[in-house]
Amino acid sequence: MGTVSKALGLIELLRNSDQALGLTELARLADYDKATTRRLLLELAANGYVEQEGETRGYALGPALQMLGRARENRFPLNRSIQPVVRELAELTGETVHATEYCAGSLASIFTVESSKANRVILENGQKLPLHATASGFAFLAASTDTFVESICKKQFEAFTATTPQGRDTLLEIVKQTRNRGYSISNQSLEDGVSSVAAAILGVGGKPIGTIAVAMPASRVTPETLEKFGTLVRQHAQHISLRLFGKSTVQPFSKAS
Amino acid sequence: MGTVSKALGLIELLRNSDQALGLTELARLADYDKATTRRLLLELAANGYVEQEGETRGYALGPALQMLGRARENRFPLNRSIQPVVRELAELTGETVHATEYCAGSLASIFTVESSKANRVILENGQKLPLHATASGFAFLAASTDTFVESICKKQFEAFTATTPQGRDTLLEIVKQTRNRGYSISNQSLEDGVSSVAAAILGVGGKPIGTIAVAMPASRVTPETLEKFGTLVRQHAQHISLRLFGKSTVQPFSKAS
DNA sequence: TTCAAAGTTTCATTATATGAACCATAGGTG
DNA sequence: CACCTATGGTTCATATAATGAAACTTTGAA
Repeated sequence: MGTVSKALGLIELLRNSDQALGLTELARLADYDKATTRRLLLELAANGYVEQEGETRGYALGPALQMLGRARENRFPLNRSIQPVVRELAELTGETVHATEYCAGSLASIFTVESSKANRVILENGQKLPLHATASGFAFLAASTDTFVESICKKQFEAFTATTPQGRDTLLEIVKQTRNRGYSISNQSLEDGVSSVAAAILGVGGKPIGTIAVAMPASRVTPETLEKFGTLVRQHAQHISLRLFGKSTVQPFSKAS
Repeated sequence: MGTVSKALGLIELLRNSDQALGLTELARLADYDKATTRRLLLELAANGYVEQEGETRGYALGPALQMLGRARENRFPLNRSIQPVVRELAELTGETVHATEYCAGSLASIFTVESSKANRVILENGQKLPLHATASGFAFLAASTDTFVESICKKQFEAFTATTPQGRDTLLEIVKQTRNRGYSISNQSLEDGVSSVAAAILGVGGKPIGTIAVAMPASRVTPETLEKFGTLVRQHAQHISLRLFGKSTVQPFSKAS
């Protein structure tokens, strides 16, 4: 593994921790040597990617990340485009609605509006959603090239529940159905008791960049709500794609690969 | 230089560019070999820190940066705490007000409210402000330890205008005056025609983490406005420090119950 | 004061990054 | 259309930078 990825692995550990981590602990978690860990941290700190708390000497995410995040948002205003649409969809459905963005092999939740119902689905921002086990994942794959779908099929199908798709054929069938339907359906494939519908957000050239999804307790699901919410989520995803990239976006699911 | 810093240098180049950059151009700008540049970019891309545009093959900042920026903001809600205060200060002064955060050796502008006057100071977000040549820098140094101030004195005093402080003694005198006064004053030390007053935002243990500053055309400056705005900027900076860290500005906050 | 755990430094060893030269492809030009 | 050039991408012997075991220092709790 390259040195750069090792360093970025430390950042990932810090991201997943809710407090500053000490050198020894970080080295243990990452399974690097203490000296190596320290050198990497110092180099990251010199660039502002991590910072060391004065008192505890623990390391935490640094200010440079906020700057860079802002810079990216300026050039690629995902949040600004997505938020109003997600809110509207949450209004219309009364369920928890969230947006995800593709990042390094999985979908990461970037914005959520929770349902106001007492029995609701709760999601944490930044959470990683596997492509093979969520409505968002299905929708993303359905909007991807066959080559990409195949590359995912070659990976491990971690089983989260009894209904998590297992194996290439199952997943391909789901992708096919999703393409026909125009939106994806997940029946408790990641977590028991949670069902979702989702649709992909398309970027330049029709390439998917993320998704929006409606998640609800399985107890409230009926074929009618699935179809109603599915249609809504598809329309809203399309709306975001247009807002983001204007007319340059190709229509959903028109694949010339 | 370490490999990690080289990779992060590429990210910095992408941050300063308003469009995607090609491999060759990036290699030229960074002065690395093409093969090296490519390997670094691929590794960064695998982690989502940069992404390659499908069409032009150019590289741009990646989605991981937004995730990480959000993660940092969650744990360290600088923006949320600062923005209302900066807005209020802009109201009160009628001038351009901005906040900076210390990041890897200099202060970076993170939030700005522009004056509504026709003749106003304009700042770009993310812009780096040198510690030795801005009101923000003076305020930050004044709130820092003498050790830190000395370490800055050892560096190059790049001259931006005729009044940019030159040499250790000049800077130390400014720091001393700033400490007595409670806020800093810059008289066109970075750019001709622009004067500023600033005060530091303090974090845990009284350690400065950034500043807020009021910037105005030198033509509007009088001793009275300087004193009025200086007092205001000091009070508002203090207010942010309290909002951020409550009473525990002297104590570590990570162990909070 | 003592002890254990965490942080820090060192340096011989090893693995990894490097870059000159190469190939492949695309777009522009006479 | 053939040619040229600029760019992205690849290879591999070499040089350089990363590694980690061990020694040392600091910290903080008992």
